[in-house]
Amino acid sequence: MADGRDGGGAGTAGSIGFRPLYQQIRDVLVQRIADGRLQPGEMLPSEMQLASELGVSQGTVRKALDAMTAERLLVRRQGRGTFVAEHDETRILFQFFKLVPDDGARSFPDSEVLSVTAAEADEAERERLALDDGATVVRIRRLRRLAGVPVIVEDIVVPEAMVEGLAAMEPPNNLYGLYAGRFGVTIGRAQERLKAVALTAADAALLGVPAGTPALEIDRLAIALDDRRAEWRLSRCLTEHVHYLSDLR
Amino acid sequence: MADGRDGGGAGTAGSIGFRPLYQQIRDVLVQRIADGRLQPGEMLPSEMQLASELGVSQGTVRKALDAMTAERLLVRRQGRGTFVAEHDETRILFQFFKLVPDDGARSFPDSEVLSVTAAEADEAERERLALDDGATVVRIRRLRRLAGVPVIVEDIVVPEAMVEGLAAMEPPNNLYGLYAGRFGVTIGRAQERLKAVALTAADAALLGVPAGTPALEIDRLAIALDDRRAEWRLSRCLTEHVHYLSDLR
DNA sequence: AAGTGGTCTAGACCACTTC
DNA sequence: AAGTGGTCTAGACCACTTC
Repeated sequence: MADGRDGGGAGTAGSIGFRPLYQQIRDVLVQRIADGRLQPGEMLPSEMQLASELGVSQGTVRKALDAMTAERLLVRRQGRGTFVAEHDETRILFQFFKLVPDDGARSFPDSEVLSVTAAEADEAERERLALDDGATVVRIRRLRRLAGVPVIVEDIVVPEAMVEGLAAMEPPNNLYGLYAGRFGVTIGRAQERLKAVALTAADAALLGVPAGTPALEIDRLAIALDDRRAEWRLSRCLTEHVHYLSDLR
Repeated sequence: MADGRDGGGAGTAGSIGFRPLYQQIRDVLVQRIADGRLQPGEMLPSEMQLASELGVSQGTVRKALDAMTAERLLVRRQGRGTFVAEHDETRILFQFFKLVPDDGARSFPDSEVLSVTAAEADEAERERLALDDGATVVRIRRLRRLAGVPVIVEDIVVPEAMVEGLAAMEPPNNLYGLYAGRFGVTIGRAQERLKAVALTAADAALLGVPAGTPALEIDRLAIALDDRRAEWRLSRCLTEHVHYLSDLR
């Protein structure tokens, strides 16, 4: 195995930093995705090839690949191969976008970008994104429509160091696809905090409802594969005809 | 294997209803939990014993047990054994109760039961719980406090046929524990739909805030292990100092 | 020391896709 | 026919808990 794990057999007795082989192999492969040696959509070597390359059995490789599939980092297709997961719209639609029409199929909202600015991070942004004093961020404000109806006002904050040049671009609808493809930052998970709030006059005007209308506030922190905090997003959503779907298992 | 699966080796080619052995074994064990032959907290036979009893290899048993552990139906403890998961407060706290104080540790809310009634299900209840015309339900209305502060008004509806005698009882705080222990109905998963709403005058009075205050409405359908719809719960939550936590992976 | 689950190996054969 | 992942077996040894 080329990437440096503690040598020897499976689990030397008494070793402090013991970590199962299959997890070490998972870490190696995650690192290859995180630093771009494995690109989204790329096919991995077969289980047998990986096993021989890494000096372990096929079963151990399989266990690592299964774990990464459960983490949604990989997609396995019987008879075809194992692929690095892509941040395509369908995947994001189901993994990260939980707003669903009360009746009807899920769909992806479009975005009208209202502003893109770069500035020094304020205290709340530094705290939430774990940034140093003086760090700069890119702020994107946009209005999102589902089936043509405005339902979401969204303020997005990204550390500028992570997305150099973003401030000068026209941000696409699918930002996570951009982060992965253009900046090598793959969002692996996110934490959302939900509250019910009364809309401010400004947000209400954008959404075409009276000020004070109840809205679902979604405070999302998106975490990259290397555990860096990659984006902070505050959305206010009208939920008269849509709901936030949460499956508890 | 005593519980009737399609015989023969692993995956007879061409058989229509093919289902992997380890999934068939999972199904057998889920059935034993669902009908009470395996009780919450009970220790399962060891992997080797199960393998010999069911006529498969230990690896296949392990795969079934691992799947059930991922489903949170079992708890495995190295060196001790494999146990049927319990609906204790800690487990429910993390699996089903997603409201968290903005600052501070998670805790379980207490409950003040406002009313318990039995009645014929109305149309909305029949629809949501998939009940026949004329079916009866038990309705529980309660006020829940976190750290002494009223934050949730909750309306709970349960098919009476599933919980005979509940209407005459004093419902405990932990209802899922009651369902499992007293009525043999184990909640395996739930689907929640969240909206932001304006509080009605009645709910607002209970919570001690002005009518129209924005609240987080949680519409939860709880599903039993045998896929029956076991409970419909509609909660209205004040989110000034708490939030709903949703981890997206 | 005995019993449990956890990891790892080696090998067989099946199911599915592509050529 | 060849290549991929999916399932299943049998056996070894490790890590942890209990007695």
